Amino acid sequence: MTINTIRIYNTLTKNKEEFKTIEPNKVGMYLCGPTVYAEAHIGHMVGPVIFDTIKRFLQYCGFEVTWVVNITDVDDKLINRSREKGISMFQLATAMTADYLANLQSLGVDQIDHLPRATDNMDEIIRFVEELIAKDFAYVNGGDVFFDVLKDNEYGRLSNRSVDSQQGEGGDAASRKRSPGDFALWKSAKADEPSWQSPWGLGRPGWHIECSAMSRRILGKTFDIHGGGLDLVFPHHENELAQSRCCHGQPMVTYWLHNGLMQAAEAKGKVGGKNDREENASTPSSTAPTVAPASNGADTKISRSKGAGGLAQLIERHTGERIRFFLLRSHYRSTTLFGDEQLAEAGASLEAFYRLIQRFERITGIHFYKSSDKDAKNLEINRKRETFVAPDSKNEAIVEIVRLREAFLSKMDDDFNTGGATGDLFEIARCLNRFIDSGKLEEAAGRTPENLELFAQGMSILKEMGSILGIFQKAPKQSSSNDNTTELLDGLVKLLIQLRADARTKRDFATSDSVRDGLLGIGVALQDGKEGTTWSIQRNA
RNA sequence: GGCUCCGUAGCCAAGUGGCUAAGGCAGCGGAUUGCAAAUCCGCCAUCGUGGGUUCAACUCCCACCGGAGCCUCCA
Repeated sequence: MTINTIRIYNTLTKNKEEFKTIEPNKVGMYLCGPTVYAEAHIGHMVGPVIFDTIKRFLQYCGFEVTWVVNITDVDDKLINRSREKGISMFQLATAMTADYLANLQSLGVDQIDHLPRATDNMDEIIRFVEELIAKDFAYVNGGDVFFDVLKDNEYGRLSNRSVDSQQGEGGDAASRKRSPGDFALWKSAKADEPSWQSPWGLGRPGWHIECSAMSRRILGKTFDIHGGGLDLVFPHHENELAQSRCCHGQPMVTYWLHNGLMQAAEAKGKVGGKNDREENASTPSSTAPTVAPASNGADTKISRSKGAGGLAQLIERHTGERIRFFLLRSHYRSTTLFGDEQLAEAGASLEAFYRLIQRFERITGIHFYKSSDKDAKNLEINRKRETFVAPDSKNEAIVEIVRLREAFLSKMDDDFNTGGATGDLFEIARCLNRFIDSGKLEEAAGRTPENLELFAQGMSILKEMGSILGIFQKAPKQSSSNDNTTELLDGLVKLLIQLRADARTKRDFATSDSVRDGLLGIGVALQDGKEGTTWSIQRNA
């Protein structure tokens, strides 16, 4: 047995590197979270989903992981947006943070350990700026503090650009800078802007400093993994890196990870991109947004214009798990086209797993998902990579599943190749269906204790792999309504199934088919099996 | 203009200097079924174009074509 090596693509070196932690078996990772000035769109979910998966995988491999996602709750956009809406910046931030967190929950992102807000860390931020001034990497001009990029001879390495090519941010701040590439660490407050007291007067932090300050507070001066969207490489991460390295005289991060950006399938062009205005102007109503904008009139302004708005609606139409699976189907570093069609396709493929799981529960009586019933038998899984014991079986399907498990894991080892790994998941499912069919487990005669045991072992591996990807954790919702109506629905459908069965015994296929077709027409699919008929809701859009 | 990345079947998508180029969706043929659905079996790709390097390239290099991103609002 060889010890697996995890390899990670590092933006800083532009290479895949062997993963080595700073402290043995401990991993600190930081993901740049949202500026909470508008509702989240699907693009905001890429980083959280891949980092959530990375954390699950690293834990599975035996690491102890601390994951931090920051919430930027003070910034120009927040100030402007809250004025438009006539509410306080705090109110806006609170509402949008709640939206963000609800979306994360729907997508099964539940591994975050710390969610620090910029406004809760003012002392730490101010201290950080003071340190940079004391070390002469920053200078004060009026009430503003700027970072002096010329003092940092490594500036530009992450994004591969030279200091003298910097345009610099425009506006009235430009005149107070020493060189155009300098960026604000602290901005003096204009009248009636939210502000905090500082050694330089009333003001607020610049965009990049909060991440340096908060990551240091929670993860230390140097930590293992830092991530965000590809669009954050410059200027955000370049500046963050400069601040922290200059302040501490040691590297900020070992591995820099950047995810690719989402692209709306129909309204081509980056979601929430800076080209929104010009593209909207040049392409009138012909490019309908892929995703309907928020229907709530008051909130319409908040949602982004191009297929980006209404993640909540997207989740309602497609389920969070489907969106998560869609995101994991391709490599996190690639640009991904998304739209209802793409999500529906991901959903269609996911259905096969749900059907297999239903089959399993029906045949074995074991709950695949955790059951609330205390006396129920739940499917147990192996939770740590090194504790896996391959079933001692000559059975072809089981041998193959064990091989596929290895294939799955080695894809994850290679820069978290979730897209490749999902392929193995499908193959595992096929092996299991084949096992059911060839062993005739749909009939009582095939349900020998050995067969049931092997079946459970195979399913356990499927669940184990699913838990790494953060899928198949909960039973998919059959209906969005509450449990009462779900029970009622189940009763009604079963009644119809019984009527149809009676008709079939009488070989009255006209009646039986009309029951089945009628149900299908309203989204209820019937499946005839050896031991009666089952039903499921067609989730496809 | 500077700096990146990408181009694999109808569509989505992994991957590799040489062995059958994963997997999914759709489609087609078969098994199964009263008929379906589901499931299983089978079929469905010379890897953008043109050069070069090499015993050997889809994989490396160059050019071109096409697409995407960054160059101080972006996840």
